[in-house]
Amino acid sequence: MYSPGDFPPFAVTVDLVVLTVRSDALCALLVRRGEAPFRGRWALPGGFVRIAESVDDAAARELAEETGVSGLHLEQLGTYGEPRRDPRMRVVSVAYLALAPDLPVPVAGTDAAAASWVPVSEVSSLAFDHSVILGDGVERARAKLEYTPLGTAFCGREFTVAELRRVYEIVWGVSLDPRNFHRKVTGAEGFLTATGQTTARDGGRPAALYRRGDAAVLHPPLVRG
Amino acid sequence: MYSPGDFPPFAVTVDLVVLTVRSDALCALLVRRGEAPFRGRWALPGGFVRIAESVDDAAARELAEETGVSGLHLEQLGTYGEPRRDPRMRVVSVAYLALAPDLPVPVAGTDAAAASWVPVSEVSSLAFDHSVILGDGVERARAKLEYTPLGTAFCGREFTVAELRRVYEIVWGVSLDPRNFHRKVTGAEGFLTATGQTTARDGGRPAALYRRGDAAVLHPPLVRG
DNA sequence: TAGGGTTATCGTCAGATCGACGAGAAGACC
DNA sequence: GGTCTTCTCGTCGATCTGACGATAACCCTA
Repeated sequence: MYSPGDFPPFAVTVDLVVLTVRSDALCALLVRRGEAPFRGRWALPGGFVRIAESVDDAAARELAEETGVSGLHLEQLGTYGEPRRDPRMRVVSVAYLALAPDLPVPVAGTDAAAASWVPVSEVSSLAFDHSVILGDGVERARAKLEYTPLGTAFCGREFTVAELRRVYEIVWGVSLDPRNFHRKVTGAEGFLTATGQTTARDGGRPAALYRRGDAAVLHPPLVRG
Repeated sequence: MYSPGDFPPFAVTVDLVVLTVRSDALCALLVRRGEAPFRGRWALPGGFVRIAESVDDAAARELAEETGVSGLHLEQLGTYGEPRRDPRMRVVSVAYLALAPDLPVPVAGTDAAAASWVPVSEVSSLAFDHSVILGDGVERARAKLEYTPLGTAFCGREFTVAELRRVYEIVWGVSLDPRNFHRKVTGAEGFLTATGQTTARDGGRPAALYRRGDAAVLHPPLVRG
């Protein structure tokens, strides 16, 4: 037993939940399928893992192919392996979560008909079990904002406290007190590093610019609601 | 493209990190391998996913086969898919974490030479990448105790606050103040439900018996150290 | 039966933290 | 200059935390 050729053959794919915040909404990167099954339906970007690459590398490769950007935060979300999730064959898919700043319009991938950012509140019935995966990804992202500094992944390299607060408000769907948010965010060890610069925004007083700090977890965590 | 027969074939397995607390140590369920490669080395229990079962079902099946117990808490830990992690063929393994009460000595599995509980502090160099997986599992378990009521999964159906505290102390490797622990644990909404009964233990005052509550997350969370 | 040992449970108290909100700072615009 | 906007710093009471005293309820021994 337990020798090559003596095991059930599976196809292994990666699926990507790529989230960003743009125009006051949490958006996911979706592609429109050009092939059967689910032809014409929205789906998560993804593809087969190659025989000589690691699963993590496959996710990074697909992400770069779909967004044209590399170096984004990318973490494993979970693995989905129901027997009938793909009607053609037995596929096990490893899902990844990526948080991106407001990127330019995604490049139309090589094999995907069209790619675009869709507000997650308007997404309905994706191909395969991708609706479930997307839901899990959004939930994970919401939880991550509480106890990690990953909200900064939605912002550019330099950002203001108000921009970061806007990210939290949109992802969590709540409104936060600007003064308390400012106090907690600047008080959490290693969350932000000041650049010394300020923005000249229209309207009010210029805001200080920050970069992401080097902390991996937040002490104390930010709380929702 | 994208048709059966036109994709790289993978073997898909599940690996189990089964943890328990016994004799003042956090222990993992390990099996000694009876076949090459890594013959004679300790490894995590696990096995191939069958072609007609879901990955989650495969994990539950293997867990029942190895421990003789079903109904334990079982959650996906992560997927490990480096190309060379198995020297014979391309294997992608989905790891699961299970938290168990102090079970009787595990049954020697059908295909594993021997199975036993090993304190995680004494584990060294498991087969394949199982040391990494075990480390991830222990870290996940430690984090889960903070914000979920899953510490109760290490206890029996009814338990005292002191028994639960002992679990936390052993898993986290710290010592906790009994009075503050009691206050926080009984104060957290839905963590514990009193049975009204008490134990007749040797020594001190009898302790109240509790069962696991119905909360999924802890408010407020318990903090380490 | 009294006293000591042990463990469980409740209280107290100072310091830290949180949410709600006032107030000043620093710009744009009229 | 006056007014608007947004950013940033402070204040205050309620709440929570950790350290630790005190009491309760058992067992054991003399």
